[in-house]
Amino acid sequence: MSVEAAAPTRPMRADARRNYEAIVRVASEAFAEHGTQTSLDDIASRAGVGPGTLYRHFPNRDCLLEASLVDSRHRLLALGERLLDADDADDALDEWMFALARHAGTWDGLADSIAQSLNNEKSPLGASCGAVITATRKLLERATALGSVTADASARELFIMAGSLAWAADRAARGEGSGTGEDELPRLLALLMRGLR
Amino acid sequence: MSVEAAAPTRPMRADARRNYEAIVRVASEAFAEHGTQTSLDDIASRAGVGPGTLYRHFPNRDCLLEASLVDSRHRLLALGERLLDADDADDALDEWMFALARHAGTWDGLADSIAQSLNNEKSPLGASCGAVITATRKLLERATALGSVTADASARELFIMAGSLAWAADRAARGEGSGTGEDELPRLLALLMRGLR
DNA sequence: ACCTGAACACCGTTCAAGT
DNA sequence: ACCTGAACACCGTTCAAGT
Repeated sequence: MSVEAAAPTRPMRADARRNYEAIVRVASEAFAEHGTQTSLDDIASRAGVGPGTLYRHFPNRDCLLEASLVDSRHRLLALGERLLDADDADDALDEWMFALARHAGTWDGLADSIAQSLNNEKSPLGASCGAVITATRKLLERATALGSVTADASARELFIMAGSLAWAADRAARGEGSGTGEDELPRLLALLMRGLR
Repeated sequence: MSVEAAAPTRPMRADARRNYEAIVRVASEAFAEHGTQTSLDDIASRAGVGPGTLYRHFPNRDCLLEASLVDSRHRLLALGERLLDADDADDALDEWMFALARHAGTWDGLADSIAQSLNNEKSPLGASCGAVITATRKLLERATALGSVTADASARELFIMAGSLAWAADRAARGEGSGTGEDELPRLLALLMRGLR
């Protein structure tokens, strides 16, 4: 199917693998702490490697984001599989959209990074979203077949809207009053799903 | 009302005013071309001033964004006044939300800059949003009194959601297929308003 | 009072030199 | 094959020196 030959990827050298994993681990912490725009230089030094090593493994920021998200996306897709077997297709779609928004809201700025990457042919982050959008389409079609979802919206739009809601909930939650901002994602999502039906 | 004494702002020196205006004019072009994260250094040189002059007039990026938006916001608020006199409070709210989203979508990244500034006490951009949120509240209350808007959402949330939709429409429009991405804002907004009712 | 531009700290990215 | 860290270009921000 693919044009490029399947690279006979030999196992990584032990020190290379050690560095790779250290970088991903540190990156996840840094993204969680300072958002997706945190300094790559800083990640490299915190991982105990030179900037060149980071760039050798991850040619750009999107590659590092992608690598740091594989586990989370794997869990997300597994949930999608399970939801396809759920009795209530409506509830399943709700739950999926919620999980999708949570995924996009993992780190500050992630929803933006993902949405930007969607239009970028070169980005591995954007490419990896394909499977997630496909899962969204299946769940959407099941709910549409039930007749409860009437508004026409594509799976790609739902995917973007999930990110948009994560974005909005994050912004709405901060500095609301004196207290800690509450989680508004469920309410905003309910608003959207009401509009779909 | 305000604690700080009203500064007896004397008129600007002619050359200072000339520079101020040149910077704002160039900034608007640059923001339109490269988004709100464009280089301030570049704006300064394009305006024919040193970086120090730009920072003297606009201590940070938000100040420059704010100055570049005053005209647009003035027009927006004028529309808000007119809509308060409209016959149909529902239509008025729709039209307001559309204008709000368009405003937030003026430049790439503006919705994000605005939302970030909302939680930042120091930002003049965030401060200036107060009047817009107040206008949103009045229009929302009018529509709520009519009984058509049932979901409870605060004016602040609607303000953020307008930005969120501008964000989503912008991301959804790009690179959709081969053709030029179409404007999805009206549809996404209709979805939200349906959910509110 | 205002402007200028050198200067500083920082960041992304590359690459020649090492092992 | 992989790593290192110096090096480059760039950007935001400050400030001493000018007018």
